[in-house]
Amino acid sequence: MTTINDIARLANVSRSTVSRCLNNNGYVSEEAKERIDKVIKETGYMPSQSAQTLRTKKSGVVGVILPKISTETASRVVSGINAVLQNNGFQLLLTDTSLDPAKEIEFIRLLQAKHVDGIILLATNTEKELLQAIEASKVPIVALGQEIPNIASVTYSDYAATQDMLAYFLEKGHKHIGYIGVYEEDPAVGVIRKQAFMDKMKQLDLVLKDNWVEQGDFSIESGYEAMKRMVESDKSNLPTAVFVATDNMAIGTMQYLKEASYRIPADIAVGSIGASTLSAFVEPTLTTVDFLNEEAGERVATLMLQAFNGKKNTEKLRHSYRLIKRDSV
Amino acid sequence: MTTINDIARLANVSRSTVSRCLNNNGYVSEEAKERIDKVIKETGYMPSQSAQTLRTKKSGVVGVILPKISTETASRVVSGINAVLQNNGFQLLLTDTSLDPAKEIEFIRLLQAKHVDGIILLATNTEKELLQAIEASKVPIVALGQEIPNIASVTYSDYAATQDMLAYFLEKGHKHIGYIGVYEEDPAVGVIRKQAFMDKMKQLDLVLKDNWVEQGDFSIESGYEAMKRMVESDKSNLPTAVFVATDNMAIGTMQYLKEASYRIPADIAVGSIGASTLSAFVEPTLTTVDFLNEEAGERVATLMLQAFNGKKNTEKLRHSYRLIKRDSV
DNA sequence: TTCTTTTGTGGAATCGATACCACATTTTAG
DNA sequence: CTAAAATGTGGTATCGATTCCACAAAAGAA
Repeated sequence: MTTINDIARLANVSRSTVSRCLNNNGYVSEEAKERIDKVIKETGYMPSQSAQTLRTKKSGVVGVILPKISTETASRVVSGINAVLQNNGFQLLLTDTSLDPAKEIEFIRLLQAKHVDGIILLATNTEKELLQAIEASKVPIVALGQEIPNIASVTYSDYAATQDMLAYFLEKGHKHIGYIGVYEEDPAVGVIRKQAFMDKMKQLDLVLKDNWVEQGDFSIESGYEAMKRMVESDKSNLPTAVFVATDNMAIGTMQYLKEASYRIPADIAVGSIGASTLSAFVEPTLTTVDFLNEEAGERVATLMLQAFNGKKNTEKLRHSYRLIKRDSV
Repeated sequence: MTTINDIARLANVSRSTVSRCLNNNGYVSEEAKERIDKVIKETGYMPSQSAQTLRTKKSGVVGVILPKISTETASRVVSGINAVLQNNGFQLLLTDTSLDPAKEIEFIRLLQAKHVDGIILLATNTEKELLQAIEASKVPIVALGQEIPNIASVTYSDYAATQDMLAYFLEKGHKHIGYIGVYEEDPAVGVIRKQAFMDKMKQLDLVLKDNWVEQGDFSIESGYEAMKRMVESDKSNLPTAVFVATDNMAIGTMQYLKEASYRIPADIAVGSIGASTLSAFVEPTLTTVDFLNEEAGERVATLMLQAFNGKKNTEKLRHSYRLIKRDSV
């Protein structure tokens, strides 16, 4: 590997001059500059990032902590983040926690040892240990999807979107509405969406039978099973619509309903959140909410850049959304 | 940030001893070890990766060059790669070329400046400049999806899979078969799949009208347009089946056919390659080939690990596949 | 007992960059 | 015409680790 010393020697200047030329700060004469540029071109020299990082404490790398790397949401978000950061000369270091909260903490520390300039966290919980690890971090951390005390974040409009969907159900004449959600360790998806649902139901004074509320684990199968449990618990007394917390579970829900010969939406309508590609192609097409993940990714990335520019902020941005009305409601 | 010097001072030993203890090589007494471990635990010290990298030339990071970060294939592959490498203590540095061949080359050089230990390349072409950049690389490079001279790779079974699909068409009684492919800069998808198709057609002595061959650009829309062109060019003389090079284009193809009131597969059957999630949910469900991307990712990652262990190999692995017979044929 | 060998430790060089400082030379100002 | 400011360059310390070498003390062998 050619180093800055080789360049200095070949161009007949000191290492300092090469460095000044590279970073164009300080004075460098035209002749020197030309000689150096020529040598650099010839040798294909690129400065060693690790040496630069060691010296300057800047690596040009941003760490991203994802709950699961191979989901549509993750890849959209990453794409948005990458679009912004790559343009600003940053690379992404991806880590996948496989939904293991302990790993979130581990990675926060590991990424710091790697001297990332910042961390973008797609958290799935807000446990105390996590908050401590964040607090202790030497590099800026921004969050996407969950609101976390003292740090800047972009969050989705879980509350508003859920209520909008309910309003839309009502508009379509539904008064008996069921709910399929996820576990409550996940504040955004598990807690807020459910809260929004419950609040709205109470506000509208609608009945909600106990067996109209079910829970899954994000997977298509779990949506299938949840709906099955709901139907089998009391066939004579079913809701005319079901709000499902995620697209995938909604697709499972629809699978079961079709198998059990319920017509969608005539017998039971289904609405959810996610706007997965799939949602546009299932039969019937799924009414859902687009959280504009890619845009949201761009937005956290922008927040990250702002943090780099010294702006100490703990801004909490709520990202917009779009209700996509299709055939399932 | 606490450094190795702080640890040395607090534990009352020299920096060398701490280092030896950390890497457990050389002699360290039990007492010293205990004191050091205690101090490390208390301070939460982690060695600076950039200093280590600078000194040892090993970064624990593997670069991945992707044509496009937010595709289902990419995320499956990355997930497979990550599963293997993360377990072996490596992190992934992702780059997205946005299908720009110049960026592939740029990233190969950039990643080296970042001192990645190796590069996994999902190439979209095999142009001379790219091969030169690979040749010039100081770190091991392995490829996925394209066969590249002198380097180890995992490639998909494009040829065999295409011919298998044709055989299946025949089995179902189709003799008039059309083809929708992509541009030929892409050796794997553009050239080999087409070659396999043409070879088999010739071998079976089947007629192939000029207007039965069309081209798209991987997108759903381009599949729609390609099929439209085929149909409109000569409605009275259409194939009874179409092989489409990718799932997405096949889905576009089916969209057009349905709009134009052709029944699938009764009037025209459709088969493709990709096994996207979508393919299982469209109406009718799409007959396709599963290239087992995640497994393939694990496999290149393993190849990468072997390269780290000094095994100089240029093995060319062909990954297996599965024909998924569904309703569109 | 004396001579090797093993065990344990610290000093110093090194990796490849940056940045501060000192110094020389040129340019500009008063 | 001299003082001050601007320009250009090299020397050297430094970032935080690893690693080789020298050396001392303890253990084992002769």
